[in-house]
Amino acid sequence: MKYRTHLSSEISEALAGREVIIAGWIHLKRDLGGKKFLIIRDKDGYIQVVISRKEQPKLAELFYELTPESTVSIRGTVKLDKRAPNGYEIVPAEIIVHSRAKAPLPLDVSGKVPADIDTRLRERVLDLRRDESRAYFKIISVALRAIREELYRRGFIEIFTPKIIATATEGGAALFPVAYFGREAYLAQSPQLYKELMAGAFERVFEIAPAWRAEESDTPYHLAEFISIDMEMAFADYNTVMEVLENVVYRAVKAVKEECVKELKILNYEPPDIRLPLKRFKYVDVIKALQEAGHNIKVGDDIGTPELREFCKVVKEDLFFIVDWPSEAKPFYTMPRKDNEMFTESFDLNWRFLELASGSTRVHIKDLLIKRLKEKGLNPESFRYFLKWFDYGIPPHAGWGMGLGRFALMLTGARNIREVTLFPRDKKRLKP
RNA sequence: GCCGCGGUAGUAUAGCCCGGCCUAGUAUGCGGGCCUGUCGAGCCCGUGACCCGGGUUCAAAUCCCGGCCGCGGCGCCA
Repeated sequence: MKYRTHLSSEISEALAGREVIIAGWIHLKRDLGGKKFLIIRDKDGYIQVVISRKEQPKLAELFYELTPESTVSIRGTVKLDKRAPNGYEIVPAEIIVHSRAKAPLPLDVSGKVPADIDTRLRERVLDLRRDESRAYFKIISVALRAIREELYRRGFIEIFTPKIIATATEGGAALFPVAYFGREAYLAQSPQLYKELMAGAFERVFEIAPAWRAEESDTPYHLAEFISIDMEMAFADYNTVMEVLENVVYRAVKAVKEECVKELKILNYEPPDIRLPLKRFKYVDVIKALQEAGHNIKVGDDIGTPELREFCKVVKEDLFFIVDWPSEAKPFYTMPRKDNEMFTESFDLNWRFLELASGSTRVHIKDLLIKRLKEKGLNPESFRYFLKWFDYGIPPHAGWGMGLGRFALMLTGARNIREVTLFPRDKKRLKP
C-alpha cells in the first residue's frame, strides 16, 4: 500500500465515492460504541475517519489498539455526510500503523490541557505538533522567503561567512570557545567583519545564519544561539540601508498577512499594520522625552528596557527607528557623524521595547578604524587580518543585522523567543 | 548576577495565608464498562502526585533554613 494518495487539504466533496489513502497522526479518538471516530492530522489539517462496529468489526477491534500520536496510513472511501466536519469523512477499508505511540503522552498535543513552556520545550517534538507551534514556524518560513525575495529583488546575493573564527570579531560580547585542532577558536558572535569585507567584493550581500553569544542574559528575548539576518551594502549610508530594512519588514509582514490567514487565526493575532516610512526619532530627542517623563537618564547612556517601554507609550508608536546614537553606545566600526563625532550614523529598529535590528554606516577608512578601536579599548593588532583589506579599496558601506526570533515575536504575537525557536539554547538549556 | 513569584499524579491546577477535618480535591490523560453521529462527546468504575535536605511541632503539602529547578522583571549584551 502506498503511504498516501491525498493530503487532508486535497480531500473535498468532489472526491465522494473515490478511494483514497490518507496518512498522518492519530489526533483524537472518540468511541461511541457502535460508531468510532478517528481524527487524523497531517501537515495541512485534519480529517475524520468513521468506523462502524457492525459493518467493520475488524477495524472496530483495531481501534482499541490505536494510541494518540501514532502514525498511520488509512485506505478508505470518501463519503459525504452532513454530520461530518466539512461535510465529508473517510470510511476505512484498511488501517496500517507505521509507528505506535506510547501512552500516556508526556504532553497533550490535542490542546485540551495547556502545558508550561518549560514542559513543552522538554517535550518539544510533541509540542511542535500542536497547532500553535506549527503556526509559528509556518509564519517564520513565509517571512523568511519574503525577506529573501526583497533582498534579491534589490540586487543582493546570499552568502555564508565562517562560523568558527580565530578571534573576537568586535569585542564586547562573550564568545563560546571551540577546540580547533589543538588551537583556540570561537563560535562567531556575528558575521560583522566578514560581511563588511564581502561588501567590498560583491557590493550587496546578505546572510541568514546562526550567531552565538556566551552572555549571562536570562530574558524572554535573548538566546545563546540565534538566527541573525545580516546585510551589508556598498556605496550606501545608514539612510539607504534603513530604507532597505523597512521595506524588508514591510514585505515580510505583508506576506504573512496574506499567506498565513489560517495561522494568524490559530494564534488569534494580527501583526501591526506598517506605513512607510517608519518614524525616525533622534537619540537625543528620545533622551529628552524620557527626561521630561521623569527618567533619570542623560545623553550618552544606553536606553534600557523600562525606558523603551515608556518611550513607545509616550510617542504612541509600535515600530520605529532611533537614530544617531552616541559613539560610546555603538561598536568601533560605526561611522561618526561628520557634524559631531560624539554621535554616529547609526540606528536601532524597535518594536515597542524590543530591539529588532540595529545598523549603521560603517567606517571604511583604515586610520579611523584604528582610532575607533583604541577608543573602545581594543587592540588593533588583533584585528590585523581585518584591517589589512582596508588598504585595498573597501568602499563606503552600511548595513544592519536583525534577530529573526525577535522579528518573529512581532509577526506572531509570541511572548517568549523560545516559542519561535525550534530547540532554544539558553543559559540553562542545552537539551533537547 | 540581582529582585519578585513559584515547584502538588503524564499534563494543568485546588489546598498553603489561618499546621490536625488530606485516606490530598478537580480537569485532562491512562485502564475498564455502557453507548450507532461524535466534533472539548457523554455517563459509571478504577489509576496515578506533595522538588531535595535539614529544622520547629504531639502533628508539616501547609511554618522556618539551605539547595536545586522554573517563570517574570531587570542587568549583562551589535
